[in-house]
Amino acid sequence: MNKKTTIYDIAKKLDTTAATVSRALNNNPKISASTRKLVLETAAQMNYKQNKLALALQSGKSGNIGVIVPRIDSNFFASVIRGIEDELQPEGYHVIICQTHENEKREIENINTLLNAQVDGILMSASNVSKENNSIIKRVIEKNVPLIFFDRKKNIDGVSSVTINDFEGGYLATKHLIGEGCTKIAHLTGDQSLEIYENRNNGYKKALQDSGIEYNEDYIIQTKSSVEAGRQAVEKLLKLKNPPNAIFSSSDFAALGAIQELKEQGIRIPEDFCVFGFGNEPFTKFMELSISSVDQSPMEMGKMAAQVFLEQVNSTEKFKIEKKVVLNPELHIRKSSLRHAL
Amino acid sequence: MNKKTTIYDIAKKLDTTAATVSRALNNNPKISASTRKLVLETAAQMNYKQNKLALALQSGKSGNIGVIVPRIDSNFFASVIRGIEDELQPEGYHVIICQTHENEKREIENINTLLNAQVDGILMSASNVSKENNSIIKRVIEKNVPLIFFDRKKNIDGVSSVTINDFEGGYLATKHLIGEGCTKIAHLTGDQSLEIYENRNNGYKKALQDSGIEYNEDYIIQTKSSVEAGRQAVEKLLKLKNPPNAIFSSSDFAALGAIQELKEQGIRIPEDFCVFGFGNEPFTKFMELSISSVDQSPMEMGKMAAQVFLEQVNSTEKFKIEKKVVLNPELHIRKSSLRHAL
DNA sequence: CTGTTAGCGCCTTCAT
DNA sequence: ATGAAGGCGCTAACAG
Repeated sequence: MNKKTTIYDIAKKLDTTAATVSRALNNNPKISASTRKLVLETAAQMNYKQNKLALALQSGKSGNIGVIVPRIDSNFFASVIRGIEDELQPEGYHVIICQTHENEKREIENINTLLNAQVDGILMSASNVSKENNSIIKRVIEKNVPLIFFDRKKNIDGVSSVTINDFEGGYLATKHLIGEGCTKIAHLTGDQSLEIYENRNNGYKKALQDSGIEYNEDYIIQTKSSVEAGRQAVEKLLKLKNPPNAIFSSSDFAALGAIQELKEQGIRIPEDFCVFGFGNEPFTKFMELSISSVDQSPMEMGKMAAQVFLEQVNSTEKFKIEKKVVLNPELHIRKSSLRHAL
Repeated sequence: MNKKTTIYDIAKKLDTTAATVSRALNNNPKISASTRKLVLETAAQMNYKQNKLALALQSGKSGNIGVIVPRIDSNFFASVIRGIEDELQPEGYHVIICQTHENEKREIENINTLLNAQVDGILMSASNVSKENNSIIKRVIEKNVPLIFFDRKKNIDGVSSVTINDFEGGYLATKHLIGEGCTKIAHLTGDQSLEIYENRNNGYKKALQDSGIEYNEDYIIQTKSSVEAGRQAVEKLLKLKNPPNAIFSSSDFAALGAIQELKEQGIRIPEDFCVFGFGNEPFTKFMELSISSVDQSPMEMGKMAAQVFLEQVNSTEKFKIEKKVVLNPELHIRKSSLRHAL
């Protein structure tokens, strides 16, 4: 097993010193063109490759950035990560992914191991927002490691974030339903400790209010983001003395479940009942009865998060940059909510 | 910005030496219980965290493994990566992801930067199989970096791989179609330089042969894995003087496109025409007309690949281990191909 | 321009 | 059981 060739090896061969070789390799101006050429040639010939680890230790920058997500096998997070990787790879960064599986302990562990691995930055979608792990967040900030939240953020001073305007998404979707003539609109929401669901919920409320529709507590159902949960929510809703005639769901999966259940109950969509989802999962547009949904442009989100990181790390400013990017959601209106022609 | 505390800092504070601290921290037996306790305590108190970079440089192991995929925002690859990360994270490894976007140059670049970053292993799904980058593969092998292919492998001596039995998948799907009474079965295949498509194609052929059905060259259409490509394929097929009455598609997306086109042409599924896909993408089971598909158990594949890597890296054997794991595909039979009750 | 020296933080002989 | 020294591979500071 032939050992790696180092700059010392090539220095020895050229009867010079490692410093000179290093300079030649790094386009340092303080070196003659001739020796540079010589070094470059023999380096190539000896098949020299820089050991990034040594560079990392010496410079304190590993060239790695950590990305923490609840899970990677979801279209949304995978797309965000794609955006991040596409943007950071050309800049010479490697992307390390960590999954929390919505487990706060894992989240803390992940941050710790990333810090110990000397990552140059952390981009994360927080699994939850309990106070507890704010101490770990503090550690990140103290170590001066750029931290950027995406999608699920925590409100912390000095920490940048890239999110979509969930409020606006909820507002527009609900407004659309109202425009289609829906008068009794239910809302499937998620974990209220997460801002994103709270904001979508608030957008929904505001839309009702702006249209003079009374807010009905019974129409708000908290569900998991799953098909089954959507079905169960509809079961509950249809049992009300005054059942709704539309649903704005914070999850595409729940929206799908809702549609399945509605159909089984013989309710026609969109004639009798409209459904609007959130997330624009691929399947929403593939369905025969395609599902209207709010697009979150996840890839854009990833790219933006990466750019914010790059700005931050390349900044020469003494003070910290805090940047809050808010992307606009986009309505994809499809059959499940479309009564009138567009 | 408070600098990190090192073992020297804590050595100084305890009026001892870094070596002792190191020993205490690493459960080295050659140290007294008392000093160990003392070191551990003050380490905790000074909030010491090991710098993995230094360890990596000195040990030659970075604790990172690289995963190379065509793209991450596909359910299949995302699921494989999930499996890998779930398996490797408990072992203390970090997973670096690289996308090639099916670009061979990117693939080579990725391998090179991963090697320079001193990854402890590379798991990859090859974007293609041209001879050209076998030299880079050779470099990986020479450097003794464990290399494991998954899904899209190259046949190289001494290199392990985890794949599914694509031949069997193609065979079973086709057999099923025949069992449903389909007599003229077309096949949508992919890039023939990739073994996976070749194998699925061969399984298809064998199934026909075993059932005494003649192979018809006109029924083989090479398509990209996209909805649009599937539609176009159907257009072509229906123009034949003797059009088929079933399709086995190597791609779920092409299968979906095929179904859309067939429906538009007024052809009833599954009564007049059966369709079978490959990949078991989430949407296949969500459709109202659910699509039959071959499941590749991607998460299992990722877990297996990770395990093979661990075996390899933990092995004390002098000789290289070459392990070829082949997972069994599983048929998910749904409406698009189900005429008889199960 | 080039060589010398030193250090990034850690571990591991080799002495003691 | 502990200390001293050296090295992983590289770059930066300081001399010449």
